Amino acid sequence: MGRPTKPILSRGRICAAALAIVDQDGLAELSMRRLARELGVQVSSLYEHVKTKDDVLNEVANTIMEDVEVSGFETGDWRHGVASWARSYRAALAAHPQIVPFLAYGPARREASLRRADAVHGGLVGAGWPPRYATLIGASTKYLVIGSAMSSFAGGFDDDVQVYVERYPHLAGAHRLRGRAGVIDRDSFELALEMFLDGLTALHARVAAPPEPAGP
Amino acid sequence: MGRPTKPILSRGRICAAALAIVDQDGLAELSMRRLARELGVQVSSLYEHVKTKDDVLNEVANTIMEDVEVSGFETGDWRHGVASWARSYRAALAAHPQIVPFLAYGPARREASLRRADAVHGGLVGAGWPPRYATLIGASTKYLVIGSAMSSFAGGFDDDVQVYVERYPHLAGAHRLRGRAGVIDRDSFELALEMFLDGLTALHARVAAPPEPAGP
DNA sequence: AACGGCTTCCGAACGATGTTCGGTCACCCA
DNA sequence: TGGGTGACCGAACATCGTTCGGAAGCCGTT
Repeated sequence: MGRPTKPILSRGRICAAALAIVDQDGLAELSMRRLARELGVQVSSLYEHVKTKDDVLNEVANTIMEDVEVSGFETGDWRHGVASWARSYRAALAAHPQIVPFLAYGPARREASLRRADAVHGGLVGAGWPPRYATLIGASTKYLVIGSAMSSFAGGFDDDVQVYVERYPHLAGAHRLRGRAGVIDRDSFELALEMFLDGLTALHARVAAPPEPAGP
Repeated sequence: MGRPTKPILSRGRICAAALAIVDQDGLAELSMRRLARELGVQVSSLYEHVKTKDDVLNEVANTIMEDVEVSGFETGDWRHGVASWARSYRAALAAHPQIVPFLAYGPARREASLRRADAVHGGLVGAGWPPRYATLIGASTKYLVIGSAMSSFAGGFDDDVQVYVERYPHLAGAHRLRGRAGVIDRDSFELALEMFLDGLTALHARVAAPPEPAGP
């Protein structure tokens, strides 16, 4: 068949199609052959634009991370900065829950993530947190977000809930909330974040450096 | 070759070997063929004792979860109960970091996890927490543990750190702590847990039911 | 205007994976 | 003593990610 008059593929189109498949049918359903079929093309053609399957997934991951906001450190105090970072981080993952298991493999290595980690660290230090605390707070917040995205209630319980309800009395009430799993997810995350920040606020008063004086 | 005089395989031996492989060489290195080779046996023989590869991994996961302790609710107040649960949960995962990505796929569905979720929920309600808060606190704590286990297992930063150090000034100090990554992980988790519990303690005073009166 | 090289897609193949199926033979109970 | 069940083997299947040689449209050069 040879070269087509107008290019069919591009790195962007491939990654977009990959994300669509993952969003719709899950990470396990993404294969290079499926991807090619979806794009009306043969498998080997993909490798002209993309190095490996992992390459595709990494690009998709980076794209998703672009939506994470760290600008809150400029428009408010450190608490507002952390909170808005955490919420937009979680929102970005929640928008594509199926890819989270892949994301979690090495988020720190990703370019976009690193840029944000730097901003967070800087924002915290600027607010008087000792550098070591800044590191810990950044990591802790990430734990919350990743943990929330990974073990979200929504994926936890599936259809055959009845079995458990009978066997574990204390959980019966909790299970009745199924279907509203998304709400529990959000509320749990919010509770964890607020309690964490409450605790940090008290700690900040004890360990933070005094604000920089105005002039020399 | 036919039937051997003494059985070579058993479900237990297979799962133990699987865990050994995963611990030593990672989740990606676990294949049925490798597993068979390690046990001095042919691949198809495994399927006499085990339904699928996922079956093996699930059994391994359950085994690991057995080490999680929820007895803290009987030996102390709710705060002690949550803290000791969270710590033993994290310790169990940290003992086998390579399997965490698999674990995180559906921990709530697992038998052992459910039994513990029930105990935690009961312990919290018994301490006066409204049932809904008990659910949220259980989920939040799990977020912390899973998130901590996930993003620490990933190794976060790897060898070619130099690149990032130059590019992201605020992270330079944080990177110098590499090699002590394990310490940062533990400290971050402890900080998050303590701050979270501090926040909850204040909340408990506002929303908890009064303790049950002694007699009628 | 003809040609040569680069780009882009195709077809077939490779090795590895999870799983299945029919065969073989030792053990144990009748 | 014989037959059935249990435990291992060998070969095969479909699927996966990836590679490689070939075909053919496009563009710049001569």
